[in-house]
Amino acid sequence: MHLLLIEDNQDLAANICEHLEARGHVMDAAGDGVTGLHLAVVNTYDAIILDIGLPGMDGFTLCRKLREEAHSRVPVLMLTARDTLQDKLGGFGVGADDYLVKPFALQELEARLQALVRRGKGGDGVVLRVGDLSVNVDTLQVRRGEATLALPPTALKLLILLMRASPRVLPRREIEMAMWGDLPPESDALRTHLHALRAVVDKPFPVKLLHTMHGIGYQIRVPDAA
Amino acid sequence: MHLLLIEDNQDLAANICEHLEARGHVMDAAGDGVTGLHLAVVNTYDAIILDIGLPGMDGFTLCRKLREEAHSRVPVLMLTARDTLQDKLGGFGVGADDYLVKPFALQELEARLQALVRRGKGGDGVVLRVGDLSVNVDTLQVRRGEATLALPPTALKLLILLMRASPRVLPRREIEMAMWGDLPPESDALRTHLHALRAVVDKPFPVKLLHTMHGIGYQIRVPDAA
DNA sequence: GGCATTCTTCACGGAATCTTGACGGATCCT
DNA sequence: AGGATCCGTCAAGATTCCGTGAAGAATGCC
Repeated sequence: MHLLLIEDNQDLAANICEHLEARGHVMDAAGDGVTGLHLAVVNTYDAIILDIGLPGMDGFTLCRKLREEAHSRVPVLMLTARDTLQDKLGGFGVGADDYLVKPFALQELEARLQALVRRGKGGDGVVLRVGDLSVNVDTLQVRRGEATLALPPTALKLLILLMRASPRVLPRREIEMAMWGDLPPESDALRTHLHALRAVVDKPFPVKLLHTMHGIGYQIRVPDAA
Repeated sequence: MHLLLIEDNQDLAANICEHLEARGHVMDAAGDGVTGLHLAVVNTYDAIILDIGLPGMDGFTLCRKLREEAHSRVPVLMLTARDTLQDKLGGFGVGADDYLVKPFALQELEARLQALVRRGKGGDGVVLRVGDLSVNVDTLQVRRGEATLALPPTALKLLILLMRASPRVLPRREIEMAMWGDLPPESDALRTHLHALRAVVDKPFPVKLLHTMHGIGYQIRVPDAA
C-alpha cells in the first residue's frame, strides 16, 4: 500500500516507517501539517496516518480541510496521545475513520490500516463505527469506548440496521419492514426495543448517539459539537 | 532472535543478557514494567522474557495490557520465584505462553524460547489456538493450558469448526450444514454435542471460551476482561 | 461372528432469555 | 391549548437454551 505518515516526532516516525516498509508498504512522510496536507492533496494514498499534535497545522484542522476543501475520502487514521472523549469526538467529528492511542503496537497499526482500506474499498467492512461506538458484524461484539456491551438479538439487529444507514434518518416504516417483513407486530414493539437499545448504548454515556426525529423516524450519529 | 528482557534484578538481568548475547541473540532490557511495556509495543520482538515481580507494573498486568490493549501476540515467557498453582494459572490466564521457575539454568531458558518461537510461527497451519486452548489438526491433540483433553469425534469436529471461525459467531444453521450437510438430525443433536464439548473444554476451567449468542449461534473466543 | 465399548441420536422437564402487548405519563408540533 | 407522537415500565406469553438419561447405531476387540 501507499501510505502517508504525518508525524512530528522524528523517532516515532522513523519507527513506523521502518516497520511498515519492512512489511512491504511504500511510505511518504511529513513532519508538519502544511507539507502533510500538500502531499495528501497532490498524491493519491491508500490511507493516511495523522498525528493530532503538529506544528503549523494541527491534525483536526488538516483532516477537516482534507474532507471539506479537497473533497478527499481517503481513509484517515488518527494518532492521539491521550485517550479522552474530547479527542475521539473531535477526531470523528472532522471526518477521521479510526484512531489509535499512543503508545500502540506497530502490528495493530498495520492491522487497522488494512481494515480501513478494506472497508473503504468494496465490501462492507466487518466493523461498523459511529463515533466511539463500534459493532463487529462477524463477532457481534458491541463496544463503546473501552466498554463491551451486551444486547438482546432484536436490539442488536436494530442497531446494525441503524449503523449501516448512519447518518441517514430511517422512517419507522422502513425499520419495521427491515426487521419483520410485511407483518410487523401490532403493538409497536419497535419502541420497546429501541428503549432497550438506548438503555445499553446511550444511557450510561454522556454523549447520546441515538436520536428521534419526531414524526419521522430515528437516526444514529455523532451529535454536532455544542 | 530479537528478545526483550523485563527484569528488575540487575545481577540476574546482566547474567541472562550476557548468556543470550553470547549465543547470538539481540537483547533489549527494561528494569521496570512501564518502560518494558513501552518497548514491547513500540518494537517487534521474537519473544519477551517477563519477570512477575516488578516495580511500577507487575508482570501479570503488563502481559494483560500487551494482549488486550496492544493486541500483540508476541510469545511471552514468564519468570516466577515460586512454583505455585496460583502463579501458573494467573500467568496463563493473562496470556503468557510459558513460564519458568527461579532458579533456572540458562540453557533451559534458551531452549524454551526456541520452542516458543517455533510454536508461534508454525502455528498458522497446523495448530489452532484460542487463548490457552490449542488443537493440533494433524495429531488431533487438544490441549488447554497444561492439560491434554480427550474428545469424541463429533465434538472434536465441532471444536475445530468453531476454532477455525474464531472469533466469528457461527449461526446454528451454518454449523449444522458444515457438520451434517443438507440433512441434519431431527432433534438438535448439536446442543448435545456442544454440551459434551463444554463439559471437557470449559467446565473444569475458570475462564469460559464457548459462548452462546441467544437466537443466533455460537462462538469461541477469549472473553473480554470484565 | 459375537461381545463390549463408545459414540450418536432422540426425548423430556425445567430454567433462562427474549418478545410482545398494554398502560399512564411526558413531550413535541400546530 | 389540544392532539398526536413518543417514552418508561412491567408482566404475561413465546421462544430458545440447557442438563440429563436412555435407546439405537457404529466401532473395535477377541
